[in-house]
Amino acid sequence: MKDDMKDEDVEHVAALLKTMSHPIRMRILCLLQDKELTVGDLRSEVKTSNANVSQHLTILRNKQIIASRKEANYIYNRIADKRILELISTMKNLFCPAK
Amino acid sequence: MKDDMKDEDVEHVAALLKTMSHPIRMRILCLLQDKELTVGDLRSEVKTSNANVSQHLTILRNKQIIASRKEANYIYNRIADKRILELISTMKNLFCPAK
DNA sequence: ATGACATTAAATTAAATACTTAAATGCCAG
DNA sequence: CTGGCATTTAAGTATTTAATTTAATGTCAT
Repeated sequence: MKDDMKDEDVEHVAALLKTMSHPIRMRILCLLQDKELTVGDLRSEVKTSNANVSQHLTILRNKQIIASRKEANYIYNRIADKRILELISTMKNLFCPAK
Repeated sequence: MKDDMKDEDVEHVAALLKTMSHPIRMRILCLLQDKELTVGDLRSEVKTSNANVSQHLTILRNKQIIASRKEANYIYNRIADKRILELISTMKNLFCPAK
């Protein structure tokens, strides 16, 4: 019996994946892998509006996937959970072999 | 520069996560980790209708996440991609520590 | 062929998501 | 305190997704 994941865990993991499963959010998370970035920084890497980037960051922040730090009139965003870094790293290894 | 994931890869991974991000589909994948199961088998583990389980299996099959084998009047489903197994395993380790 | 069971398909309804635009907030410099 | 920049919020619309119900398909056993 290897399937020992509780209903609660299944729900939690599914919700996490759902939050990560949007291309823009996925891209944002990749960009945040090794540094802090502002909305403006991200905006220049992701083809959409500032408002839209901000909305996606809010979604990620609400799920505790990222955290933010305010400095002057910039807000720096970073990945808040090391497990997310591991997960992204694993997915890169599995699905982006020829990098 | 560590962010070397191409747009195409981001799209692909996001789509994969999206497909896996439904609680019922996540549960199904966990149940299929080490064995083949039919719609009926799965139905008894997941609280929903046969038709609904079948629909979720179709979604997973269309994305090549699972494959099916017909024998008599049963259809046995299994995980088609070893990378999915690795991914599930990683997520279990990361997010279900107290198992 | 007929009946029973497993699975799929179609259609409907309800609900959640995403993006755009425009207005609002917060902060600093001068 | 006023103007400008960075960011967030709100409103509105369009799209996607999910579940239920019901009908259809296919296969085996008799």
